Amino acid sequence: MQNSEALTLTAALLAAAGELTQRINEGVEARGFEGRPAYGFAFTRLAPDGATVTDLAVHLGVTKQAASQLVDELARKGYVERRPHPDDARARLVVLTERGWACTRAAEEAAAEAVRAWADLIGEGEVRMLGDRLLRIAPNGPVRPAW
Amino acid sequence: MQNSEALTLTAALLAAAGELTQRINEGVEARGFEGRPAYGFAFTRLAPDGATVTDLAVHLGVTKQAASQLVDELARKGYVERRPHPDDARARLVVLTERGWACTRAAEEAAAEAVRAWADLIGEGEVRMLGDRLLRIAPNGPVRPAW
DNA sequence: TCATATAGTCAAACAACTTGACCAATAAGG
DNA sequence: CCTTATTGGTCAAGTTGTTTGACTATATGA
Repeated sequence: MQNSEALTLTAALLAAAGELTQRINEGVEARGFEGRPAYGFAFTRLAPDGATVTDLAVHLGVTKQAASQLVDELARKGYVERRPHPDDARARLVVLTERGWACTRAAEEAAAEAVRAWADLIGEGEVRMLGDRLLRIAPNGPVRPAW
Repeated sequence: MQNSEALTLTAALLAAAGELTQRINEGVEARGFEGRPAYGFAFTRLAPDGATVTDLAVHLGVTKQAASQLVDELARKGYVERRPHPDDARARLVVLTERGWACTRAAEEAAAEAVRAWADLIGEGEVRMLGDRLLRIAPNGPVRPAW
């Protein structure tokens, strides 16, 4: 493989990821929720049973302070609640509210819609394969801003 | 396709893109250049004939003020030079210096190295196909931070 | 030639993140 | 059990990369 191809691949990855994230965010807002793209990825970690701030920080690839601030924001907007952790009195369990669940569903719908546009371009099977390969490459790496 | 699969795909895309960008940056630094990931993508637009600040802004998906600041930074570190534009007295052509070319080559090497690790995981053919599909999806969309 | 658009920069404001300091609850070792 | 180290979380301050707004200089077009 030529050297410059690798950079082209990276650029394509970033462009695709950026486009998708932006569309999801637009879709979520169109469904009546205000937010930023990070919300959706936070929600996937909070559902179904909640998570601690530290869990969230690892999932998002940021410091726990940053994760804590995000939770503040989500709580202020009514998407999540901090509850005492059943097993550990230091920790607090962050769980989705009813509105948080609704927003999660909206994000999933918006994502499905955006991906459907890709299926129209390269075919559903190809999209599925894309996802499969990507999952094998970066199984559960942190979901964080790309540069 | 199930709704939640689409969010999973997005997360995988982001994780993969993030990992790749980070590795490239580390590789570039290991080769003796200081910088941040955006540099490499700026370079791909500046090579081979240079570009204006506005071109760069479009390529990176940021405002031209942000692009201008990036160019300041790159110039201060000796990677690029601002030269008068041959055809338009308002514009200035940003071109790579010799050191800028060296850094570009380093970025390409680092990228090739990072992608090679992927080829070991899923096979070179699969990686090539991945790149092909992604290019069809997001042909020349802006390369910008993903969330 | 006069209005309008475009290329670029300066400056200030802002958003998301980090680093550092700290407290409370737990876990580990004698 | 005490003591010490570790872990979960927050508060506060600082940093970074970005945007918005204002402005100048050149180009374009009726």
